[in-house]
Amino acid sequence: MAIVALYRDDTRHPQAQACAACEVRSQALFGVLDDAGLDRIHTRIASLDLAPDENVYGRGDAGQAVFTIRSGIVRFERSTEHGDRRIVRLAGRGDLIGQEALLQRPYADEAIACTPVQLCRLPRHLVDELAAATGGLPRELMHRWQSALDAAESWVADLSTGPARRRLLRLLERLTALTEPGQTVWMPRRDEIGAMLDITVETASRMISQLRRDGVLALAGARHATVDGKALALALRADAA
Amino acid sequence: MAIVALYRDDTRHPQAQACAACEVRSQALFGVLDDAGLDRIHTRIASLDLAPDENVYGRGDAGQAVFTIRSGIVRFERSTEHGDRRIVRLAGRGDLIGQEALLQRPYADEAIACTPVQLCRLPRHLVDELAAATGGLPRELMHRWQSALDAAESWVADLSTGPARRRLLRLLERLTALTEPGQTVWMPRRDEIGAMLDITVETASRMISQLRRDGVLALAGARHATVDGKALALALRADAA
DNA sequence: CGAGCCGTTGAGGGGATTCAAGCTCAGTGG
DNA sequence: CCACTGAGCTTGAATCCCCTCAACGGCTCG
Repeated sequence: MAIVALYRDDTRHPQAQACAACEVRSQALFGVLDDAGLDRIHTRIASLDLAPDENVYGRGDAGQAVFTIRSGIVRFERSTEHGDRRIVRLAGRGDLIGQEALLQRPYADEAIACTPVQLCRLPRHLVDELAAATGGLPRELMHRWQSALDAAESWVADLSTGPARRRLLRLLERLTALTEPGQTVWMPRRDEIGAMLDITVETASRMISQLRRDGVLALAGARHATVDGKALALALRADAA
Repeated sequence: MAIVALYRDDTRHPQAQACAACEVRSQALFGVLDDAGLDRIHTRIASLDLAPDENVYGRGDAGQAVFTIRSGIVRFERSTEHGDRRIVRLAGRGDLIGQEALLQRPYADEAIACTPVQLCRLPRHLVDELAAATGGLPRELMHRWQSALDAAESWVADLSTGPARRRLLRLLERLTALTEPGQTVWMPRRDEIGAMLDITVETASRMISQLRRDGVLALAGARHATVDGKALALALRADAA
């Protein structure tokens, strides 16, 4: 894990410039802050780069920071006492993760990079100070929480319901939604798909092979694929009947 | 649905007395308010009583209020386009539900009474005013959101993972946790169990019969049962192996 | 008392798992 | 350079768990 201090004092607030230029700022937590507000938060935000399968934090860790995802995909997983794990949610560009740290609670899940991931690390105290100073931040935080809740509930309804094929189709929908337009879709390892959908690696592999034959999916190198949106929608409709 | 105005002005703030005497106040949203704070919120909180299968609100409704559960169990469900529904979470005594209304978002799920339910209805504007006036309330709200998120994620990990028998055992764990000590456990209809665990009514029935034979469970009248905690824990341990 | 809802149980079939073998491919060391 | 190795992916065959279809009993209620 590489940690880089983004913001320094060597010129007049270049840090604010950096944040102002940040490509996810409008959708990120501090979108509500004006440029003056950005001045105050320099030198305390760190940028991290994680490789796939590196973890952002672990369940139970006493967290001191929340994170904004600048790029990449992060998974949240929980494992039972007996070693079997289950992925309960995904997060992507613009999402805020680890919010429970703001409440001085330990992190609720393992958060692990799926793809190469770029994060901004925001110390808890910084967010506390900003929340006290600015009116809009608590409301923005509540929006984040609600979004996470919605994602978790729809994970139950969409990805934990029905036969394996339908679950996989819905997963593909989500993965394409997490992808920048024009990019190839990130394709999880088969055992990751298993942990997302509660199926075995063999079933995951079989379903993917089937979708390839159906023209929904075309593998494109390791861990990537292209998805035919029309065929996907069609398959979902046919499948539900 | 019966709506009763709890608080009237005929004597000196009996409303505050009622809230002060409320049995869930310490765990409820306004536990952070002092008695003086309670004075301000009279006449605007309504008490509702719902019968089983009455719904608190519907998905997509433009909500104007949040609710505190004083007693009973509420389920949250989502249904796909094609009529099949899935229960994604339960809430019980002391829980706050419908929080998305505070963000002026439509309700994310159907919220439906499982048992007879007693609610307090808190208008959005009231919560807004209190949040502006008192320091602790936003933080308390964030705690509520985090609890809901945790419940939704563990619903994936516990109740949507593994074979039917294990899911049912874990559901029984939760149902006993939602029950006041000394009370009998609420037993959902078989089709509700199906919607919670993504199994059919027949499978649910078979599993329950099996657990009865195993001494984990004893039905006690319509929609109620007693659960042998030790046998349940034992069954869960044996089952995981 | 018949109708309908809810729960239970059985028989049969199907989808997912389990067990097993072979494949590709990247990394390693002879 | 290339066999060797192991991880990840795929496919097949057999088994099993759960679903589907069906019938029946208890219960409430019009």
